[in-house]
Amino acid sequence: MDALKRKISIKELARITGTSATTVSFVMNGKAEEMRISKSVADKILKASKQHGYSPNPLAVSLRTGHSNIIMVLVESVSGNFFATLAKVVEAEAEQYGYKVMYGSTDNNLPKTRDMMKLLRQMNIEGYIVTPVAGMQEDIQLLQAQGKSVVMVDSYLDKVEAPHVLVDNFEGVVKGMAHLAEAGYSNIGFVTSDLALVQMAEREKAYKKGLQSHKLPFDKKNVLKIPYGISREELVHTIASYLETHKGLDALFFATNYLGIAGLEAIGKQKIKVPKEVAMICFDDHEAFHTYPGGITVIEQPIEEIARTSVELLMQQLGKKSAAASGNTGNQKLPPRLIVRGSTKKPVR
Amino acid sequence: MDALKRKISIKELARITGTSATTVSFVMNGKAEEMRISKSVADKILKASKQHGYSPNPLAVSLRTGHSNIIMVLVESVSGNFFATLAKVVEAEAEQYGYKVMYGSTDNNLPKTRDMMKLLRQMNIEGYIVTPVAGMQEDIQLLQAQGKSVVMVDSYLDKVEAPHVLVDNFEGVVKGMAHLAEAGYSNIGFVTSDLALVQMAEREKAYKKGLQSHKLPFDKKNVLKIPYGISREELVHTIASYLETHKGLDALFFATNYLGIAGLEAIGKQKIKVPKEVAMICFDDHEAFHTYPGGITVIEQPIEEIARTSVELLMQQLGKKSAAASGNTGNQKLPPRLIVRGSTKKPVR
DNA sequence: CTGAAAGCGCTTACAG
DNA sequence: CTGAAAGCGCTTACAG
Repeated sequence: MDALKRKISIKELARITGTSATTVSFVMNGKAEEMRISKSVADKILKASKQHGYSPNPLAVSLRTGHSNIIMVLVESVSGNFFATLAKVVEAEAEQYGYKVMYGSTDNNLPKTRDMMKLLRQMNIEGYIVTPVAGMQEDIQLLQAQGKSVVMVDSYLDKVEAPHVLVDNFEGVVKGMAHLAEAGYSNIGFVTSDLALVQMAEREKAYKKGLQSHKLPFDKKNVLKIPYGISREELVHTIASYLETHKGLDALFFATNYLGIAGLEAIGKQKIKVPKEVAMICFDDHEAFHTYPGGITVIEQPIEEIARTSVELLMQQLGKKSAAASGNTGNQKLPPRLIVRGSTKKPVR
Repeated sequence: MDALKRKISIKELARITGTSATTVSFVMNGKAEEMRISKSVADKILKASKQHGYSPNPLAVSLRTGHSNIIMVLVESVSGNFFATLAKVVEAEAEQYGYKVMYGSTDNNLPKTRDMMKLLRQMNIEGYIVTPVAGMQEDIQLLQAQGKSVVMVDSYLDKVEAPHVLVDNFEGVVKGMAHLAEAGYSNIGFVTSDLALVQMAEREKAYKKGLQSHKLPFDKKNVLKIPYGISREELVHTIASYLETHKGLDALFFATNYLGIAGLEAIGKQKIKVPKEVAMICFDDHEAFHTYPGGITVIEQPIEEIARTSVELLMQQLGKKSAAASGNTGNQKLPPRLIVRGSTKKPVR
């Protein structure tokens, strides 16, 4: 413990062992054999490095080599289940390649994101897993121009030439709609956000497609498009008013989980019974959806697989893994999973 | 955009402007006046730096100065509301002092944490906000021995001499118990974890104290202590069995939110009605607790204030803020708040 | 008012 | 088999 207290440099260790910085560096980097360092010298150095708690200063290494062995996960928000699961798996996977993981959040705030990325860019962080937000194109391109590897998850930007991996949003909603239709629901409302992201557009398109497939009429009035970024209260209130004025609906499809959660609150406020008075299904799972009595039916994203795949794609770019070995060479659309719970079980009468 | 593509060094900028690295450095660091650089030279450099997108390489700065202007939030888990809220506020506060924030998770995994901290230690990260886990004493002390500032949140380690800020756990449970007793509940079970953390011990102590204060008998059998780290299924199953064998209880106190959530699932499984058959209260709020029909009564932690205070304490240590200015000089116990929802409202008959 | 030089801690040709 | 030297991009006494 005591020996560890002072951070010791390569020079000092060289002096201590009666060798040179060069030799120490070779040994510490496992190049002893390659460089034909005698076993006795190598052992001496290794032992001394243990004893004095020496390890190379990553700052200096990075400055010198241009590498950091760090990848960055940059998400819209570090709250929520998506990030939590993503982070956990990315970390585990990256570790196998000898990479550390750091996190940052963009909070859909462009100036702040820019600021952060400027910092990161120069920290020699080699790879990025990003949930892109509109307006980030340039920033990502800048990263790439500087030789950094980027993979987009959850969404993607058309103008950015980086592989993306996300759930098949269209298929997810189609599956959900089929489930509702088969369960006998015919008046299905759709609650979504006005955020201009591909996945949201896909989900809405699939909603219409779903209605059409099951010969149900589309009525624009049944789509509630909520402004992004409004407060929680406003959100709940907006949904509650919608419920109030759309009593004819027998099922609700929420396009993403934060909307579904607010929806549940609104439903509670209006004293509406699920599924007796209205059925409900939501894109993205959440804890609240399986604690709710009877459970809420959801379309689950394969987050683990998204994480695994994105690390794989990143490592390919970094040359740590051949495309052949993994079979993944580009964009990935992963299948969603329908989890049926009580909220879409039409009560028998 | 184009100009930004190549990262340019101080040397190059000096050449471009016909000055020296020294002068550029002074200007870039706002020391132009202090160093009596002529206005014309300073302007020329500033303009050129804009044009070429120059900013000092933080790696090199850090290596040279030993500073990074980065603080690190190291939490047990990046999932969950506690982290999400903490992170957001810490970021906002730290920004005011010119600090960036990075995140890491320990996942209650000591070797992994050690590994990560070793990396961080040498990245010249100046301050740490940590949710400590047992066994981290040495690591934190090591950090401090190297001159890093540390603040513990959510919990603390007795042997570590760093300020900590957390909710008053004892008071929180006492408040909750009083609420239950006043609402007429007399047979109160307590579900907690076997994790050896101060806050857990406090909560359990307060449970006993609460019973005593209200002249309710303490029965060891009513305390369910769940092994930390068991799977979700086991968790739900364990609670379900407990419910099965403790039908006499009229109220349940969950010591932390992940237990409460599992509890809700178990309750659903057993088809028990809340609050009709059993009342429920939980330490720590969670989304699932206000979406549950009627809502679940909770003891809420003042997370924002915890975040704000911890940054303040950290900045004091870093000499960025005087203790006098903030009035906080050491450990802080912040008051919890009781939020009464439907789960503890005894149905009138 | 401005610049040359040392040094932060490393790695890597190069030389022997 | 091993070491001296250059250089990554900065900052900061020191000198003039």
